[in-house]
Amino acid sequence: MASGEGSGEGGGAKPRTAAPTRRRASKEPADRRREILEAALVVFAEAGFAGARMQDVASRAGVAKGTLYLYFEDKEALFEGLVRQAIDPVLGRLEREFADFPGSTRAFLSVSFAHLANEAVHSPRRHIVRLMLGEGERFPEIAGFYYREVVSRGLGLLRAINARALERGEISSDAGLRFPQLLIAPLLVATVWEGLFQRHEALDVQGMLEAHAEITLRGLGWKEP
Amino acid sequence: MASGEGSGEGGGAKPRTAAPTRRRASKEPADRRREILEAALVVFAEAGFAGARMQDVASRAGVAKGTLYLYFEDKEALFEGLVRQAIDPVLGRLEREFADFPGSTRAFLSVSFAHLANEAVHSPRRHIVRLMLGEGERFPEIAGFYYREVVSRGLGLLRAINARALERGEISSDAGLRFPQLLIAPLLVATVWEGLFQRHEALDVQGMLEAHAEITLRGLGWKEP
Amino acid sequence: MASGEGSGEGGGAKPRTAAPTRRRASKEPADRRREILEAALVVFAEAGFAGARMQDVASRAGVAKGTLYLYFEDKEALFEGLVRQAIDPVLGRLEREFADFPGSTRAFLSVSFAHLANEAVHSPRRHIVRLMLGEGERFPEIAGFYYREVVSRGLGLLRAINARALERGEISSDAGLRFPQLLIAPLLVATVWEGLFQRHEALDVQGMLEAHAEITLRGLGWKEP
Amino acid sequence: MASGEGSGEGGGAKPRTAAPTRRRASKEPADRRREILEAALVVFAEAGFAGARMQDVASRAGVAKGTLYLYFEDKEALFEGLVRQAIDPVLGRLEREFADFPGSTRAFLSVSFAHLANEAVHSPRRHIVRLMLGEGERFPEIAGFYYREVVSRGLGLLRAINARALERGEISSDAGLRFPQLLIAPLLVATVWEGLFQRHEALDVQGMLEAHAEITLRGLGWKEP
DNA sequence: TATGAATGAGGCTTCATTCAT
DNA sequence: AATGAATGAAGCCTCATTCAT
Repeated sequence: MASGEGSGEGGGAKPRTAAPTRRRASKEPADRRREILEAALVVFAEAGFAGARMQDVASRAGVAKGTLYLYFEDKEALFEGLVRQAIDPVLGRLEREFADFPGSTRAFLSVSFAHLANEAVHSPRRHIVRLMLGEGERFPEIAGFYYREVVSRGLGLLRAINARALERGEISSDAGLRFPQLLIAPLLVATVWEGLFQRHEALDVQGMLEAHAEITLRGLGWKEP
Repeated sequence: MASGEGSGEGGGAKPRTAAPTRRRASKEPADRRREILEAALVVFAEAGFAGARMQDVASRAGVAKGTLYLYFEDKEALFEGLVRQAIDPVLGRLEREFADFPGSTRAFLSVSFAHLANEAVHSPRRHIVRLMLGEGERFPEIAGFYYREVVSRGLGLLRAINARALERGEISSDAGLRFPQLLIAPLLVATVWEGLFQRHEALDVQGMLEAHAEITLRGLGWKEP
Repeated sequence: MASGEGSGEGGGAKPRTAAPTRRRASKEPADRRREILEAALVVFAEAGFAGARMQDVASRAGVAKGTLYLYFEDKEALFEGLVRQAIDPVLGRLEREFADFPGSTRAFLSVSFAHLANEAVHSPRRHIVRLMLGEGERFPEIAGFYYREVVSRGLGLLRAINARALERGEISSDAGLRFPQLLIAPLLVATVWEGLFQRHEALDVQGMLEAHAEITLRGLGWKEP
Repeated sequence: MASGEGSGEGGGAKPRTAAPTRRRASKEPADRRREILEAALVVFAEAGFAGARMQDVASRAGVAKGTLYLYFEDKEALFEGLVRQAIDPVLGRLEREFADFPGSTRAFLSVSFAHLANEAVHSPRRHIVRLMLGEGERFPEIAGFYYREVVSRGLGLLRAINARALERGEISSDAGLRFPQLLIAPLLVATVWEGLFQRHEALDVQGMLEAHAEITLRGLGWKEP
């Protein structure tokens, strides 16, 4: 229970002798900012928006509480910054890879899902998804941002995949084109399962996603090109 | 008042304070309890655990703050009571229906998904799912309870459905038996979509679940019996 | 920590089936009142005025919370009643015994101190003294009452004892006449020691009071009559 | 929006609240700590532990409520700090003086009692004694601390005084050696009297302690060396 | 730019008191 | 007369935010 952070009686101990800060390598502001966001990701993910304490973010980032406010207007701006910064990389790469991918749709999906399985279980970004699930409804602006930057782009990519596969005659059903959500739904399950039920029943994410690909491709009328 | 000392003489008397009252139409304790839980569901769903205020729960339930504590030890117990009471009905019905269902697996799934689509979008219980997603990791005990009462039973039912279909020769793949999570994954998406992205892009839940059933059955090697 | 009293979640358990009260032998109101005061003595002594809970007093007295208010205006009146009722007996007896006592002053003191030693350690009234010490300053009215009914009478008795002894030539100093407080001071120590330091160092109250009598009598110039 | 849900759109933003500020002349933490303890002594002495309000301590110390918690874990730690800091000085001085005292035991007692009479009536430390009497039983740890730091040392000093006096042949009885409590008992009375009964009957503390010394020395068989 | 002591609004919880039964 | 569910003021404590250094 004890916050571990607080003063615990001993303020008396001459804080005059302060000053020899831990880190200090004349760091770029941008680095500092990133460190804060990384710390915030962990803390917000662990405790949710309301439950997260600025002090904990600061401690984990190795800065003083006040420093946070030099980089972010307030707690909410920090949350927003958190979501903003953590979403770029994966999708961009997939979009580019898709444009250039020479092989079959099956092969592309196989590669993509392997990527994403890893994201869903190991990447710190997985917390972002859980944060959006838990807090998104209370932050419509951030939810909107997330929709634009991640969801709609992701679904767009999936639609493109389906469209090309249809065009090429690799699949015969347009169900995936109409409901691309069906394709990433299992990833949501995987992301959530880890935190909630892993201790009760382990989930073989890799295996599940392979099964998912298999079922879905066959279900969409896959025909080897 | 004088030197900041206070009363000194007769003031020693009245320590704490009194409390007037307004009475409400008498009601069964069980009703009262249910009202509180209903109010709590709304408030917790809106604000999350840490963000929810007991005062708001009380106001919405039409009782005084203190009354909550006559029915629940503390905020956490209220949250637990919330999850406990809201999970029973649906699953029990499906389990019973499955045991007695005379038609094909396809028909059963069709009926079940219609039920669940409704649950996922319109029932107040849908908030429970979102609460579990957002807060479950911080309440392992409640997550465990939810796993036992809902998740494992639900997956068990799905496994039974798959097993019977295989046995009957309706499907040929055991992928659904091994990863029943794949079958409900779209429901999770539907539940979450409503709160987060509905305003940006409407989702036809009914249509999506039909597409899901179609894809999945075909993908599992469905053969009309 | 758990108050043991509270509702603990379970209000739901049909309190309709209530009614079969524990005690119920059609008791006299005076008895009921006394029971409440006895319970209050214990509870107030244990927790102090502010720390004592009406609920605890009620439980210990075997009545409902509301019943307390049929016998006492409020918490403070209960406290006052407590002090009032618990002080009579001892002093009255000593005063009467003194008037009739045939033996020497030494003998009378010996008997009295034996009485008082018992009071100070075993009687429930000993708590009254501690309550007065701890809370008296905040309840000047009660302190005044206690002064009139106990302190001044007690000191009066001690003065009378000294006066008679001087008159009889049993002692030669009037110090005890001028400061009768000196005679009961050790009793205060004994009363307080029990609760605070007994576990650290046992105190032989009987022995201490005997030593006190011996020293004091000799110190006052005792001469066997 | 719809069915009494609440804000819905932009309201999700501002969760908690902000906080303006007024700054105080900067001060050493140790000073601040001492100020708080001084304020606490007054407030706790007036109201007892349960009755004291942290807000009152803060106001009297000239700081904000929250500041108290920078210096003390919680209310109990503040109480403990209070007792801890207020006990040192007097005893240490007496112990040293005793070791070096050239004169007779009678002379030493005379000096000591004069000191203590002052303490008992005028020093702010007198409140500590009353707090211990009233609340000590509920804080065994603090009572234990008080026993070790004050009571046992004080009694030890008194035993040493008696032992030396016996050895020197100044007194003949070992009663004071066996029950040193008898020697300070009147001080307890003096300390308590002030707060409770002074308004009803003034007590000449100085005179009483002189009488006490006289009686006791004679009672112990004093013989001018 | 960075710090962290200080602030004070606000949350959870307790409990004296009331009053319908 | 007795009950105990209900009330709501008030207390302890937390923590986002500020600002003097």
